[in-house]
Amino acid sequence: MTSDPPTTLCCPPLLGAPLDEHDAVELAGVLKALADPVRLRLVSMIAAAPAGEVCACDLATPLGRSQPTVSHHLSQLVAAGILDREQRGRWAWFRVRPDGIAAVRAALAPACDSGFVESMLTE
Amino acid sequence: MTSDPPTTLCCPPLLGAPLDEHDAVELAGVLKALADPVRLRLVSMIAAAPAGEVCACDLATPLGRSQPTVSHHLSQLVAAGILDREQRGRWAWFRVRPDGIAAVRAALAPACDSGFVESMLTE
DNA sequence: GTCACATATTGACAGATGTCGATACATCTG
DNA sequence: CAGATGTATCGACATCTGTCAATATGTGAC
Repeated sequence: MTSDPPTTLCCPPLLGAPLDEHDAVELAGVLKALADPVRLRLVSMIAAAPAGEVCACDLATPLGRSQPTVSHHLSQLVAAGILDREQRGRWAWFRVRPDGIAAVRAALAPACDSGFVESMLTE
Repeated sequence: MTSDPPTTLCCPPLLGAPLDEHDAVELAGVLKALADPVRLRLVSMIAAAPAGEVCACDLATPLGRSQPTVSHHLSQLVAAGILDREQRGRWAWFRVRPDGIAAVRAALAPACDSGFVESMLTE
């Protein structure tokens, strides 16, 4: 579960048509990954970093959490397709996956503007 | 907790600047309210309804959950500012709050397009 | 190979969460 | 008023989740 292959992200339309059980579980999974203060701060710290990427070694201290805890949260974000992980020597670097958050926003879109996801991905 | 006054919604920018603890907790709260399959289906069912509103009495059966469970989830969605509740006689009607989901989308926006929230609220 | 160090995994635990049956509350009807 | 009915609350329970200390794994340096 920790190292799921970065699956293609789901984006069932939340508004406009009733979600079936399967789509609801899928979307809830991604939202669950975001619905934690520590993970939100991780994402925002990485997104705001100068080069768009951060070494895991720089994350635990400013968050005030233990190294295993941060590692655990990072794994969840990667599994949910929100972060990308790259091993460089003994350091692990993380960056925000461009299509990750966009897919969530698309799922939460006001019903009619589908197709804007592609524009997001090709930006 | 069940009947919080529909608070003004938060929308700290997730990308672009590191969230502080407070903003992260606030945003995580709204996301948590959405991060459940049953609640997502509730929102989508209400949003997709012909008149944009649904009686609570029509929700339990199609979801396959008990009446108390559905009532509990509806309360959470109202408390999070995602749904509006209106009592009509002995029936409770729910509709999706227009600024609710929009605020979440705004918080997840690609950093630079703030200010579009107002256009959403004044629509 | 051996050591140092960055990260992941394990085990354990407290607290939160989803669920339902039973029950209380509120509102309409007669 | 009493009865019926829609909804909320309560109590209980199993499961999930966030957390850390301890330990394992992996990687570069010597």
